[in-house]
Amino acid sequence: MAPRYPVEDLYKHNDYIKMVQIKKQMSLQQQRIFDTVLASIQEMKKVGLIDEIISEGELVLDFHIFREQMLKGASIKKINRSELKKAMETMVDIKFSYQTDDEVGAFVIFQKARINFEDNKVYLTFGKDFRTENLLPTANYTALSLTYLNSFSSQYGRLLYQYFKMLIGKDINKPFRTDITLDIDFLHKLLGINQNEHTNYINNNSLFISRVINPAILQINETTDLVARIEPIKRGRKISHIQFFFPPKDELLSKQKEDDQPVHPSKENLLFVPSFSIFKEFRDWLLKYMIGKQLVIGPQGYLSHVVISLSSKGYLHNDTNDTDLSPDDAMLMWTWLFENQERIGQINLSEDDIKLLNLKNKRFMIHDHEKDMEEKVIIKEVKKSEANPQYLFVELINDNGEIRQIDNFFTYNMLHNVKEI
DNA sequence: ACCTAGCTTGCTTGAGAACC
DNA sequence: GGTTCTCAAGCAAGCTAGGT
Repeated sequence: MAPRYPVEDLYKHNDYIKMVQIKKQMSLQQQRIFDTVLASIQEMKKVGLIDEIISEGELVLDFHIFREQMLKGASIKKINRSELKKAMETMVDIKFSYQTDDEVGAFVIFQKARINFEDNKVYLTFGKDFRTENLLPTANYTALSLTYLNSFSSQYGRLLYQYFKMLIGKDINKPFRTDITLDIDFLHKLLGINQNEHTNYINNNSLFISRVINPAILQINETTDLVARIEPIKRGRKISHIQFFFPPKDELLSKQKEDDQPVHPSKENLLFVPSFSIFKEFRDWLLKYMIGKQLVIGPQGYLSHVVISLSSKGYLHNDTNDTDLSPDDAMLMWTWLFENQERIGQINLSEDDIKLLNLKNKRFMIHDHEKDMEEKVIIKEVKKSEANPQYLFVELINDNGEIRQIDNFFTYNMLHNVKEI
């Protein structure tokens, strides 16, 4: 039996270089949209939609996933129709030209690209000559990180970063490797440098390093999760190899550890929001100071990861599905925001925190044993009981303004399931 | 000690991205 | 839609250190 890993490793590199040859001919925008396609494929694989991807030379992507990937790390926060149209145009503009001893030529990669808003799918028809296996195996191994990729302005930075990520593998906490020594010839191939187009870089290794490698490393350090550096290795007076080091940034690793635990907002992190008793003043204040900012996460009636922001036009905006709230929903949301002013600006709440906070201001009937009668109460305060985190500490207020504190009795489910009146 | 391949630096230009 | 900015790349003169 043939040794498995070295062979795969070789394919991996060969495929990568093939891919680079293609990418190198693209403009930055084309690279971005092409990577979006790859990232969408990966994401669909991750969520188990892979079987539907390819049919008869056509790639079918989920539009929501595609749009989500497009937005990752991009400066824009919202994608409108004209941008989607531009993306489709960019896609069919991607060409690959080649040159052999016998001939020169060019072909398109995508012959047709369209988004159907009825079935929410992106249909990409491959050009006749494009071999999809050049594209699709990549989805298996290259852990694309569009968040960082889209912030690159340098094409060499993009390419080198993707190569590092390929070597690191899926889990940045358990990198497969974080250094490698490459000879200059291989680097030329890796970055798509060739004799015809880049005579200077082929003939002058130092120029190649100072104009290609160094700026790329600089940008990787500036924008990504890696801290990269190089060590040129000389043979005689000529630089023959470059040693690369690319461990993950420390703060990223420690941040990852923190992420495992629920995040509790600290006072320092919260922005100051004065409290208002008049709705109009409240609304005016938000419109004056919070335009374009995130307002709340997981408000009542929404999933706990949904972030509501205030758009530049002053509309309430659901960042998760990227739509403005309908007038009816917006009305409800404004009311809710007014009643829950302390939630504004608290974006780093954990799911647990949100669930508890969303119980606040809930009205329900409670049976008063002393008076032996049903009474209407509103939840004013709710937090985990200090004695026993399974239970809650709850502060209730009735119509007469009487406050009652109940500790160690209610559970989250009890309060959640009780019928609102 | 001298020569020169390879390194370094500065200036320039065009393309295309970003900005207003 | 026009202007400004940035990136990639060319050209060339001067320098340096490894080779002879």
